[in-house]
Amino acid sequence: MRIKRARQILKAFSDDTRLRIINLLEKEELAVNEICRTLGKNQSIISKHLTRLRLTGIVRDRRNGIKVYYCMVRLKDRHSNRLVRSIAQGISGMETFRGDLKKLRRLKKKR
Amino acid sequence: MRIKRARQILKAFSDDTRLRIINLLEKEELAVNEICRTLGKNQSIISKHLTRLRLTGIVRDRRNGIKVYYCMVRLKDRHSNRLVRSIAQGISGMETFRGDLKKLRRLKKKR
DNA sequence: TAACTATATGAACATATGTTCATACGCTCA
DNA sequence: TGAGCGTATGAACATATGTTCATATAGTTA
Repeated sequence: MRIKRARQILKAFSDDTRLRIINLLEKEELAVNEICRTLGKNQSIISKHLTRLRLTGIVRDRRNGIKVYYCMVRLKDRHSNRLVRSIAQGISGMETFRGDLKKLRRLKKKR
Repeated sequence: MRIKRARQILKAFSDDTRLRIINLLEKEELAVNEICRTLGKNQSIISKHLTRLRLTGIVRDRRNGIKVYYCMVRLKDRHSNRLVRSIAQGISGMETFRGDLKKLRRLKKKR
């Protein structure tokens, strides 16, 4: 891993919204739509953050009919993967993130 | 740990120069001066990055006569500390960082 | 005191980033 | 085909960030 790559990955995590998105995707694959509702943010900004995460290689997308689903990617480079994994672990267990997961479960039950 | 704190810590690491500074300070306490020479950057920018790291609580400074020495801080909050530790570990072993350590050793021998 | 070394900081600038609004695009179904 | 839903993206904007240059501050020594 080059230093540029490390910085790129760390920057990808350096934002509240992206951290919360990653927290959700750590659990399961989700449609853009579901992420918007869970975080209470408009579709535009969620989509842009997802695009950035995708370009950084942290998530990937999959279109299914009208919806686009995003999920975490297991990075090929061992160091990069370890970095991502340790950050994801490092932030888990924080209040905000547990709250988001709760809300996601509630929304899923409703439909 | 609050989400704001997590973002703050991650942002502190999201820069090449700061990553390289932290890599050096992981090994030992250093004067601003030594960091400048090792990284080949001017004093102003190194000082500013150090100030930022200090305000984030990741490093602390100690004045000894004319010089100011910086070193890593063990964060009190368990989650924060784990996050910092795992990032520091995650980036260790990268080429650029090993090169910096080599150069530091060379500079130290010279005096 | 003055001269010197080491460090911090203000001003200015270019660039990056996060956000909103509006709109384009892609797919499905009637 | 057209209507409607879900998603992506361009334009515009305010703010944050990284950098350089010049200067201020602080300690040391002659």
